[in-house]
Amino acid sequence: MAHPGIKDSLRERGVRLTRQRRILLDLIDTSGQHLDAEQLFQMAKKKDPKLNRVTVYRTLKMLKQSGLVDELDLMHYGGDQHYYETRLKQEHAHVICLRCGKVEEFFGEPIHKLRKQVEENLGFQILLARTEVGGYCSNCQIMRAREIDIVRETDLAELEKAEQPASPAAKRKRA
Amino acid sequence: MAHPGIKDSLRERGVRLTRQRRILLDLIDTSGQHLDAEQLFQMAKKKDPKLNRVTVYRTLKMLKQSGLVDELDLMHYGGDQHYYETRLKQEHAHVICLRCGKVEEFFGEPIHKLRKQVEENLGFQILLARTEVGGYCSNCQIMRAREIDIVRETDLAELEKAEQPASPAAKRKRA
DNA sequence: GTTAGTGCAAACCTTTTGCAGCTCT
DNA sequence: AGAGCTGCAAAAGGTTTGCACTAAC
Repeated sequence: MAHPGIKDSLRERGVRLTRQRRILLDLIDTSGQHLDAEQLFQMAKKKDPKLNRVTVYRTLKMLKQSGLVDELDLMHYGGDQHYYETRLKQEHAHVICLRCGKVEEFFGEPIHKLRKQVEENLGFQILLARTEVGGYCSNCQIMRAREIDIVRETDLAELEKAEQPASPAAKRKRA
Repeated sequence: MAHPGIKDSLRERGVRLTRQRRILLDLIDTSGQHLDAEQLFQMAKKKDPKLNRVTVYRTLKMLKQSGLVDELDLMHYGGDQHYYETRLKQEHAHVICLRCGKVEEFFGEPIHKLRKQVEENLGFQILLARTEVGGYCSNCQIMRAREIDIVRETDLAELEKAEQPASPAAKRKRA
């Protein structure tokens, strides 16, 4: 069961808690991951086979507009879809490995300072903010060095391809 | 004419400088704005009516993978398309007003610190990074207050709608 | 002369919309 | 009871792909 925060917030604002929304809310809130609409849909379908993909999109849109979830792109790793997470935690950056897809979260003082400076220097009223960093995690830096070594020994022409992020297994769509 | 930087970089790597690419490179490099593929296509068509939209996408993809341009989302203001800018300047955040669409760039120490901390604390090799902030610019904060006042005097039910970002004139697509 | 790049048409993926019917409160 | 939601089908927006032809080097 999900933390009651989101549901209470919705109830207070007169949003109806349908069976479908309860399922989706629980999934988003307890997954602890960054799910996209399709993943969410697949998971929700197991609990309610009738639940429609459109309902997922409509629910996400509502939660986003209510400021209850944040929408991420994760540097378009894996495609052009969006990812979602509940807005409970402190503001943080998402650091994504373009080789293995691992997402690390980075909390720290620079994030708060940036926010503060934008508000003060620009007189800006911030509603949402997002920092995403793409590159190679410590493990994949090593793996990539090996890949390139192997390639160098076998076929130099392949080196060009290796310069671009290797296609990770998790990738679902077009290259 | 564009700064020679991008073209030289491509030439050195054996990328062919076709008429179409020259047009697109000049546009991206000299516009000084954040253009999306469609805007770029419309501008390029004026210089070469035969130039195809697909060529715009292919060129942008190549420049992106070469690290010569950065891809932005600008908080999906105006839709789900991407915006592009040359990677000449210092790293900076994009601060976008969700009411009028104005994009301000924010340079500052927190951006560098964040980058450094991610590299050091996570042992991460950064290839690209992006910070986007959405909200209301100083001017639109005032305008919104007025809108809400007017609404309050005329029709309270409308207040709900006003709580969400007003649809700006620049918006091209679906609400 | 090669090989990379282009245009065209068609596909693709993700997300939104219109509408009739269902269901929370 | 009735406004708010859902499901279904269809469309839309943005981007990519296959292939035959063209042009840069």
